[in-house]
Amino acid sequence: MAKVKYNYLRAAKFLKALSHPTRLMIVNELALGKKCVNDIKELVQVNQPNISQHLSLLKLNGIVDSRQNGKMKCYFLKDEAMMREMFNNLKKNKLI
Amino acid sequence: MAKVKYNYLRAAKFLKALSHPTRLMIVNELALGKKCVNDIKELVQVNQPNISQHLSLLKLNGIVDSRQNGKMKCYFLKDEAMMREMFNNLKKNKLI
DNA sequence: TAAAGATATTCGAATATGATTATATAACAA
DNA sequence: TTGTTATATAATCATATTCGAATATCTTTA
Repeated sequence: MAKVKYNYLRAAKFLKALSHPTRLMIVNELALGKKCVNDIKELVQVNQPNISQHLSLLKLNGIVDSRQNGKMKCYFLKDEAMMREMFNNLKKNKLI
Repeated sequence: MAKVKYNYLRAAKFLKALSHPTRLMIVNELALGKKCVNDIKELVQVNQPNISQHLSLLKLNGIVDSRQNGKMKCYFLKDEAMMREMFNNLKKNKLI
C-alpha cells in the first residue's frame, strides 16, 4: 500500500498546493508575467502577510521561485508551460 | 476581492478534492473503468469506511457518480476525458 | 547609522481534514 | 424472516490549514 500510494504523493502535494482560491489567483497572475509581492497583493486583494504565506507555500512546493530585485522580491512560475496547460484544462471545463 | 476570488473557488475545490493520494489512486483506477467499492478497496488497499469516505467526497465534488448494481455500488468518472487530460498532464510532468 | 519601504516570520484561534472503530443500512439469498 | 454481504454513516481523536495581528528581517537611501 505505502509503496503504491507513494507514486501519488507528489501529485497530491502539487495539487494541494494549488487548491486554494488565493493561490490560484496568484499563479494565474504569474502566468501573465513575473511580479513582485506588492503587485500581487494589489492584484489579488489580500493582505501582505497572507500573500507572503501563500507565496512561501507555493515556493516550497516547487511551483514558483523568486529573485530579489532591489528591495523588492519578484516571483515567477517555475514551469509556465505546465501551468498554462493546467489552467487551460480548468478553463476548458468551466472550472474557472 | 470576494468577487474575484469567487471565480477561483470552484477550481480550488475541484483541485482540493483531487489532492489526496488515495483519491488520486481511486480516480486513476476509475479512469480504467467503472468499479464497485470492494474492487476499489482491493486495488487501493485502504479499509472500507475510508474508501467510502473518499468516494463520497469525490461524488460531492462532481468528480465521480455511482450506480447501484445488485448489492454492490459501482462508481465511475463523470468526465473521463477531462480526468485523462489532468492525469496526462501530471504524468508528462513527472508528478505521477 | 538611522529611517523607510518591502517582505517574511511567528503565534494563536478557528476550522477543516483524515484515519480508525463501531455501528447502521440496503440488497439479496436461504 | 433470518442471515450474510456490501456499503454508508457517526463518533472520536489527532493533525493540518487558514487567517489576522504583531513583530522581525532585509534592502536601500538619507
